[in-house]
Formats: sequence, structure tokens, C-alpha cells
Amino acid sequence: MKLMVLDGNSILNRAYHGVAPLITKEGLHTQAIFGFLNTVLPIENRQRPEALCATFDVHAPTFRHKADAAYKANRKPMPDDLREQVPVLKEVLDALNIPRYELAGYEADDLIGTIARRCEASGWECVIVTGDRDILQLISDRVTVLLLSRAGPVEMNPATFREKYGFPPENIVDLKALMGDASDNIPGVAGVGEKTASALIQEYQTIENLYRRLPDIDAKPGVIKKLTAGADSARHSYWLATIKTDVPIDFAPEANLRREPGSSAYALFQRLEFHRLTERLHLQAPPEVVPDAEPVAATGDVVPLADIDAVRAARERLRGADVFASTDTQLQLVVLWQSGTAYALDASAFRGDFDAALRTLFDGSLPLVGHGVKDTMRELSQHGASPDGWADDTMLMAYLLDATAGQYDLDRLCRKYGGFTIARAASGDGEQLSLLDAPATACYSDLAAEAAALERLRDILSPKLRDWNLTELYQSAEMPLCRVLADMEQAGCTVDRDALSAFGQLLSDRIREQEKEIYALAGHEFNINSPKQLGTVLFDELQLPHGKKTKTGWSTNADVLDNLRNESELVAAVLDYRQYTKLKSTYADGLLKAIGADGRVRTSFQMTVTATGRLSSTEPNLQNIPTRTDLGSEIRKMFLPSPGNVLVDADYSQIELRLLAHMSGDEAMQRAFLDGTDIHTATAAQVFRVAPGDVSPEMRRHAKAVNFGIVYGISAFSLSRDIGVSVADAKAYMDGYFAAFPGVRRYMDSVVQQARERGYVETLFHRRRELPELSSPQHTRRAFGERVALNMPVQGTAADIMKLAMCAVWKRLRAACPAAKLVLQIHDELIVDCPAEQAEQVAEILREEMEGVAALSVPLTADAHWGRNWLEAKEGA
DNA sequence: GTGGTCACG
DNA sequence: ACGTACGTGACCACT
Repeated sequence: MKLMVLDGNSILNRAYHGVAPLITKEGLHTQAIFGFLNTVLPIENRQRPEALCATFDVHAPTFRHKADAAYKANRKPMPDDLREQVPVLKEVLDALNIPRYELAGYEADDLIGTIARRCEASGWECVIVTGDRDILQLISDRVTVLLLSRAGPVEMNPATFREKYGFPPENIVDLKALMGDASDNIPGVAGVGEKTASALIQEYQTIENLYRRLPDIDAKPGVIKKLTAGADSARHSYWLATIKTDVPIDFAPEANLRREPGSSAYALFQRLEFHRLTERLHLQAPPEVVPDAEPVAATGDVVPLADIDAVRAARERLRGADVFASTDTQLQLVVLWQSGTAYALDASAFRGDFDAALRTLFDGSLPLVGHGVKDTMRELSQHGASPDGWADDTMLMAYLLDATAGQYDLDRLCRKYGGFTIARAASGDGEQLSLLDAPATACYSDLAAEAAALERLRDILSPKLRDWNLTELYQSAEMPLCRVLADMEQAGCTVDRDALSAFGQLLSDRIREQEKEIYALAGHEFNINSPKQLGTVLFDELQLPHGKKTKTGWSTNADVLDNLRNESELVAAVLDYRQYTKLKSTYADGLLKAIGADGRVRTSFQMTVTATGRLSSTEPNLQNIPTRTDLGSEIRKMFLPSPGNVLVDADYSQIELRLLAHMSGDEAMQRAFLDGTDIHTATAAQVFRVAPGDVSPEMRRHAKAVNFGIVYGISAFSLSRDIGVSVADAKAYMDGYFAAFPGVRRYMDSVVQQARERGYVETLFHRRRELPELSSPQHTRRAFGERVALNMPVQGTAADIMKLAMCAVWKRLRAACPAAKLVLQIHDELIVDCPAEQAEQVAEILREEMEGVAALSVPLTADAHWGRNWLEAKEGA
């Protein structure tokens, strides 16, 4: 019987230095673990030991491995990216069912010595895998060492050892007692090196024998003198160099018999991205059984609603308690579920006016619970039914509980939060039954099962919201906002098709001109839109100096190109070309494609996308319509009110900085806002220590960049790059800023500290963002987490406030100006389409409601204007 | 599908 | 010694 023992730290250390750096997507360094397995597995495969185990030093503060020359010389501490792999390697060994031995106060050498002697005593063979030559002293008839070297593992047994060293293995201790070992603090005999020591041991075997015969030994007088002087040191060194074989561990070779990898191995290897090893070890994903993932099916009756009388009866029966609603996408099939009974309204089976049935069932009187309520509301409205009455939306609940989850489909949430699955008959196994084969009743039961799952999920999520103080935000902002957004999406915004088309033509002409010029300057045609080809032209052919690199080549972004503007006409032409093609493809062409038959563009507002609580806008994105250049602003002229109407535009003034002033409690910053001074000018006055009247435009510009930087979680490097000053100057600006606004610095420090302690940050309204990045081993990721910690509470609170304001505005307009319709939201800006004669009143409503939604320690102000298109409305006509 | 670029707040 | 501002979405090229 044979046991193989792995010298964990030694093998890991060799592997770390022998393999090119490897890092997983999530930022875990893995090369040492990868190298470890690639060292050990082939050996294990050749040796086929019956038993296998590994040893480790316990938390040595510095790496004290003796064999590696580099470490011997100067004992560097273990690099961070190696240190972090040690616990993961142990996880790997555990997953592979390879026992580990480690004991505080003992080096791995001593554990290995003990294990080797215990094997001998039990009649086992022992094979030690290590890169550490000190271990060679353990070699015996039953103990061999596989010594790792560059050329591969070399087997050392008594015969091979003697051949190489000329004395038996146990005398290696005597050798060391004479020559010493700097890396292990073994002094040896001063003045005796490897050569002399080796010759002496070959002749006299042991130091005891040597010293017994000392005066008469065959050596130079100088050596004898040194040996005499170093006798005590030699004996002490002997003791130091001797590996202990009596460490108090509980060890029996039989306890280490080879076992199959455990069930966790597959997932761990996937995480480490060891795909080939996964195959070589035949690791399998454990069967997809979540212990408590019992399927939820609807129990009870399915009542088909075949005519309008049945619908009326159902509505009355459902009154009073929550109704869980599950629908298909087009609202052609609706199932309402309540305490064991499912009512199914099916367009294809209904006798009579289906929309009338929908209007009857959805009359706004039932307390409804759904998943993705905003979309359902819009569909209901389109069918003429009432979008009112919705009390809960499990999708929004889940978003508030984990804004970075990314996916909020019902099945996933049931599994994640409830450990159950939805039992579907028709499509449960992903099998697509033909429409003809699938009986309508099967679909009913699927939707009924979804509705039943909805109830369970809601009852799980609801208390979680309460635990995290999110109920208020959920009920007063997120839920009511569904209704507001459904209306906005349905309303859409008119876009001037002809003007947009003409603008597209103009751009086409300009693009053609730019192309011609660029090709002429380059001397040949190429795809200007390809960063790769453009890079070749600019940096290879024209030999322009390149700036930043990207993963695939040299960057050609606007930042880089701007710095090269004066180097070549081609660069300026490319920048113009880029502007024109962007406007043409994304805005002119993109928007034209989105204009409906009625001349309106309808975006979708996503409520569960951003990590901060903002909305996002898709298909088309109406939250990034150009405004920063004159040419881009042309697009805004094409966003029009309905006939006879105007667009009223209201935006918050500096909401994020006002929130920073409020949340940080910084008195100087609050005073600036209370005085009503321009905040960037006030900041410049403070930072540059001049009177507000003496602030130059450049000072204001720089101060503005500092203000933005502060909100984003600034670094001097990025600030300097943004405003084009030296890092030292940027640093000075920041120091000036923090000196002027000490409360801001205190706030920033405390936010980050609290985030580290709690693992999340939150807004004034308790919207939360989890921050696992803060405990990342990667500095870059951690720094990112810190910036997020600084930014999210501010950006997120602004988002909360805007959502509350939208609900308030919507309600107020509905009562006071029902002809006025909210049409767009762009984070800190709202746009209303209303009759021209109501413009002033609507502007006032917007301003009041937006300003009145939160009481801060500084004024929250909004400005409103109106005009005959978006551009005019923004500035005031 | 990923990466580069650029439009917005 | 590191790498560099927060949050989005669309379009294009390229694998």
C-alpha cells in the first residue's frame, strides 16, 4: 500500500512561479492553483497511490519555503495574488476529497516527517511530492521523495540519493549542521561551505563521528580550527535542521484512501474557469435538484369565463381580497387567481365582445397583484380597460431588494427567494407543444400556476421590503409610477418626420464629403467606422503618436483624436465624420424607424435596469437625444407637441450637488445654495480663494469639473485628464475643495466606511445597492466599489425624488389640466405636452410639485419653460 | 456575443 | 504598484 503526501506550500509556490498569470472573469488569480493541479495530477496518475493527502504551513506570515533559491536569498513576503490562492487551493483539495493536514506551530516539513514515519510503522510506503530538498533526509527503504525540478519530478530513493550525494540520506542533516542554511536561519560552522562540508560528511558520515575524531581528521588545519570553534553551532544547527517526526497529529494512512471528487467540485472548477481540468477529472454538474424546490401548481378549480355574465359573476366573487393576475403578452388570455380558484378569460373561447369583457373584469375595483405591472397597465388601457387598482408588482419588489440582479423573470425569483419552481403542464420542460396539440385548458393551468406562484412570492418579498425600510418607497414611488409611465409610453411624443428626413439627407451629403476628404488624405479607401482600420491609417501609415491603448489596439476615441487635431487634417475630418455618422445612424435614421403611423415615437421606460434607481429608456432611447452641439440640437427641434399644444420642460437645478450639500451637512456648501449663488462660481471662489466677482470663466469651468468629480468619487488623475491640467494641479484643486467644504470630506469618509461595514449603501429613501466590490481582492475593483459608494446615494436619491415628483405631477395634472400629458423624463427633466393656453399653469404645477416633493436643508429648485419644440422648451421661447 | 465609440444626465 | 469619475443604450465592426 502506498500513500502520497503533497507538500502543499512548496508545490504551490513552484507552480506560482512556473505558470503565466491567470485570472478569472471575477478577478480571482488562479495560476498557482492551475499549476499545482497540473503538477500533481499527472504524478498521481503515474504513481497510482492508494492514499493521498496534502500538508500546509499554518498562516506563515512570510513565505518560509526553504527550497526555492529566490526565497532563500531574500525572503520576500508572499505576493498578494499568491496569498489569495491559498484558501482557494484548500477549497479545491476539499472538493476533490484530498485530506489536508496542518497544525499551528509546526512547519509542513514536520508534518510530512511524522506522516512518513507513521506510514513506515504501519507497513505503508510513502511518496513525498515536494520541491524542498530538506525533505530528502526522510528518505528510507519505505519513503521516497519525488523532487520537483525544472525538468520534472525526479524520484529520490536511498540508492539514487547515495549516487548523487555520496552518503546516506539521513546524513543530509549532518551536512546542513556544517554548511548551514541562510534561509532557515541555520548558522552551521562559520567558514565551512558546501564543498568542505560535503567532503567531510562523505568521509565521516555524522558530525558526532567527525567531532569524536576531530583533532586527527584528514583536513586542512584551517578547517579543523573552524570546526573546533564552531562545535556548539554545529550541534545546534543539527538540531535545527532535523525534521520532527513526532508531531501530535491524528494520522492513520488508511484515513487517506483515494475518493471520488465531491459534488461541489464541478461548480468550483467552473468558477475557477478550469474547463479542461473539469473534463480530465470527469467532473459533472450535480443534478439540478434544489432541495426545497418543490413545484407549485395551482390547486383547485379553473373556471373558464365564456361570456359576459360569467365575467361579471367572477368580478363579484373576487371582490375584497387580493387578486393575482397572470396574462400572456397580448392580453389574449388572462387568469385571475384567488384562494384556490382560477378564472380564465380567453379571447379565442369568449362568446361576445372580448374587450368589453376585459373592461368588465378590469374596472379598477379589484386589488390586483402582478409581475411587470406597468406593461400590463398599458395593454389594459389599449383595450379600453382600467389600468387602476394594482397593489403589488413582484418584479418591482425584487428590484428594490436587489437592484443589480439584472434578471427579474418570475421563475428565477421563485427559485431565488422561495426555493420553488412553477409547475407548468404545457411548456414546463421547455418542450414546444404545437398550438394544435396544446389544449387551451393546459395554458389556463400554466397561467394559474404562475398566479399561484405570484401569491407565494409576494408573501415572501413583502416582509423583506419592510425589513429594509423599503415599503414606503415602494408604495409611494415605484408602484404609483407604473401608472405614470404606462401613460407616458402610451402617449408618446410627436417627431417631425419630414424635417428629420431632410436632416438625414443633409447629413448624408456631409458624410459623403468627409469620406472623400478622408480617403484623399489617407491615400486610399478604408472603413472609417472600423477602429481597427482607422488605427492602422492613423498610427501605422501616418505615424501619428498614439495615446491610450484598448484591449485590441490603439484607442481612436474622441479624447485621443482631439489631441491629434493639429497633427493632421485627417484627424479633424474623422472627428467631423464621426459626429455626422453618429447623428445620422442613431438619431436621424434610428428615430425615423421608430416613428409610428400617427407621427409619434413611443419609448419604453425600464424600471428595473439601473443600479441606482434611475429609469432607463429603450427602443428608442429618448434619454440621450443630442443637446451639447448645435448640429445635434437640431434633432431636438424635431420633437414637437401635439397640434395646438406646446411642450413644457422643467428640470431640477443642480439636484445632485444640492443633495450632496444636504446629505453631507457641509455648512459652506449649504450657505452657497441658500444664498442662491451660482454653485460653480461659489465653488471656484472657495477653491481658488478669490472673491466671487473675480472668478474667471476658466476658474468656473475647473470648479464645475471638480464638483462633478466629487459626485462621481473623484481621483486627481481623472480630474486632471478631464480639465487638462497637471495631476499636481488637480490634486491642489481637490485639496482646496476639501478645505473649503470639510463637511463633504467627512461625509465621503463616513459613507465609504459605513459601506464597508454594512456591505451596501442606501439613499435618503432607503433604496439600497449592495457593494460586494468593497471586499474584492482586486484593488481596481475595490476602488470602483468606493466610487460607487460615494455616487449611488446621491444619484439614487435624485432618482427617488424625481420618481416621487412624477407621481405628484401626474396626479396634479390629471385633476387640474387633464389635457396635459407627461411625455418624457430625462433623469432630472420632465416634459409635458399641453394646450398652449395652459402652458403657464402647467409650468407652475411642474415647478411646485418638483420642488415640493422633498424638504431639504437647501432649496430644491426647478426651472420650467415652454416652446413649440423641445429645443425651445428647454430655453424658453 | 464582445468591444469600441459616443449620445445623454 | 496599481489604474483611473457615476449611471445608461444604440450602432458598428468583427469573431
